[in-house]
Amino acid sequence: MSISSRFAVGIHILALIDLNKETASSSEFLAGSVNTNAAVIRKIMGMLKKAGLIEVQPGVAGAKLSRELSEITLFDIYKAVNVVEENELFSIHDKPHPDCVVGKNIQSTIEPIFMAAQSAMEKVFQNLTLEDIVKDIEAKEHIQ
Amino acid sequence: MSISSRFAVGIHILALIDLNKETASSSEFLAGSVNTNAAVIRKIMGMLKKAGLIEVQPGVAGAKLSRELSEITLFDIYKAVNVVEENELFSIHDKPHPDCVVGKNIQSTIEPIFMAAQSAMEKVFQNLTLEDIVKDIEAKEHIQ
DNA sequence: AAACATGTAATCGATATAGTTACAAGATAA
DNA sequence: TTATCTTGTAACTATATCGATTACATGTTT
Repeated sequence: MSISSRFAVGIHILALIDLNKETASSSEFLAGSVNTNAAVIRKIMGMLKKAGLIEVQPGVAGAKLSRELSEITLFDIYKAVNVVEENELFSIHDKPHPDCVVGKNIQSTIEPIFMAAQSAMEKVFQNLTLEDIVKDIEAKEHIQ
Repeated sequence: MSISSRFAVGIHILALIDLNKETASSSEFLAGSVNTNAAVIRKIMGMLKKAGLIEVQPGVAGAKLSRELSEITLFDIYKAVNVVEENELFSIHDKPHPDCVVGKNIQSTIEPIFMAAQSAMEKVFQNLTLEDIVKDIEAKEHIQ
């Protein structure tokens, strides 16, 4: 099991749109950097657009960020690309036997724990923004 | 995307083995409570056995816990049933373009963040034991 | 020997991912 | 207007994983 790379690609795309803001970032250009097909990029861009993170126009090359780098958290991207549903990171088996002490109670016992685990994971993304990503990339560039 | 219910089933099985310890818990019996096929249960029991959490013998009905309830964390079960690989909860796209500022650096920038998110999630399970689960189930029983 | 249990392999349907091709519809420049 | 480029989508493919199911070899007990 593994969470879709759409999330990583989404971060990649947004960071590149910003760092390349003097030029138009077409889906073809972005696809070259990500190393995938332009249609894949357009699908992800559609999700980012729907979430209000970028502005794109049919027929017009390029996309631009809707907000400041510091106003876009990784959690915003995470939600936008729809890689994990709300409170459904972990799946629980269906219809355990209701006449069994464990079967009867296991779901309500486990659910809040799974929710807490998912929340702990998501909190990490809530506390990071695209600005952190871009600054880290820029810092690495200056070293070399 | 969703993490396999093997984890939830593993917790269910272990809790039930404990609460039913005066009787032998065969795979057939456990399957009835979980509401699945006995072969599915046997496969998961094999994983729990390999991880040293239970003792089972070919041909002999029933399984018993290898350790005290309080000595088995949910993280032990999580690792045993192999639902998420080490540092691979999130996947990162392969071979981003090395001549691009973002493509060159994105992987090393994102990786530690993804690892931190996964760790935060797993820490929740490290801090809970089967004893917590069993006590919660018993508490629910006493209310009704 | 008969009955019952575990261990495990093979198969199936369902679902998700990532890639690919194709094309309609919008925008722009000559 | 026409040609060209771009986005937005749909359709199809290969691949992978999950959970269920069947089947059977192997071990245990009476």
